[in-house]
Amino acid sequence: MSRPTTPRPTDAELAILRVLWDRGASTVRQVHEVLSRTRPAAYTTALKLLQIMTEKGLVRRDETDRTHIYHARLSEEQTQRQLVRDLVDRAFGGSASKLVLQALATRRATAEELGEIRKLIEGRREVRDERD
Amino acid sequence: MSRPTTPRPTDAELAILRVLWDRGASTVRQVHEVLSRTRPAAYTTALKLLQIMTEKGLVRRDETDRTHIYHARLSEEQTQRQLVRDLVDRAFGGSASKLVLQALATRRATAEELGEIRKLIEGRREVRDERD
DNA sequence: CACGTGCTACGAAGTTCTTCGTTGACAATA
DNA sequence: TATTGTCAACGAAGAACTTCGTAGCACGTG
Repeated sequence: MSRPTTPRPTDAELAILRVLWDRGASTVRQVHEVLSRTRPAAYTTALKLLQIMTEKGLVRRDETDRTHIYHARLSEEQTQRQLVRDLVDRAFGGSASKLVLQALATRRATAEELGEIRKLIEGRREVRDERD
Repeated sequence: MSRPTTPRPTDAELAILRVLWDRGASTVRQVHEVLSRTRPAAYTTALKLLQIMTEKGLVRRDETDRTHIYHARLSEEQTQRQLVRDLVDRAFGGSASKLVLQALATRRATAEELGEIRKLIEGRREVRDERD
């Protein structure tokens, strides 16, 4: 309850986090490099974002060298869980199962995915201890 | 593909949509009434939001009477699906099953909900035609 | 008819998000 | 050493979001 809570990452911030999760700790240049492949933007845009994210506590910064190195403070899974919980609260009245229902209704859910999900549920039957 | 696409509702907009889905078509006063129970705000705040949402196409407005009546343009399910899809894309690399996994990891997913979800999956086994 | 009430429209202010140019420090190199 | 390149830090601008005050219109009642 007293865990230092990080704000929900914005769209641009999430894009950066995805790079960090993918590549692991990275420099601004590396992040910018990856990002600009999909969405051209100035180097300083990535820099500014990373600086703000540092203030917000979304990333940690290693300033040992002149070229700083950033890494995500929360794991991909932790963040995903946070986002899902947030969406469940804001749009599904707190019902996780309703969210799952809509996830299944999405075309994105391929046949294979359905299979995966089935397995998840099965294996989950009795398991009941996750930390945040 | 050419369906007039509505923007993703913001947090405040989503709160209003939830009221409209709940109550059905409503006046500004009614929306404000419900909203202010949880989050006190001026009447004109709700009004302005509704006006903007009308411009964005998130709601429709019946101006027949002096007191306008608003209703959500997209159903709760359509919107939820859109939001889920959006989140899957932005945070889960397009994998709906990963989202479901995290949904299950949430404390919000109670034992009963797990049961419900199980049923959903079962019933879903072969079913494969949903519209948007 | 005058007045109070309820409603929409409008504008504006404060905040957050996103983007980028400029500056100054430091470093590598010619 | 002078020049060129790389980097973080700022500041600022513009867009989107959220909130609210004020104005003006319509309606009912005394």
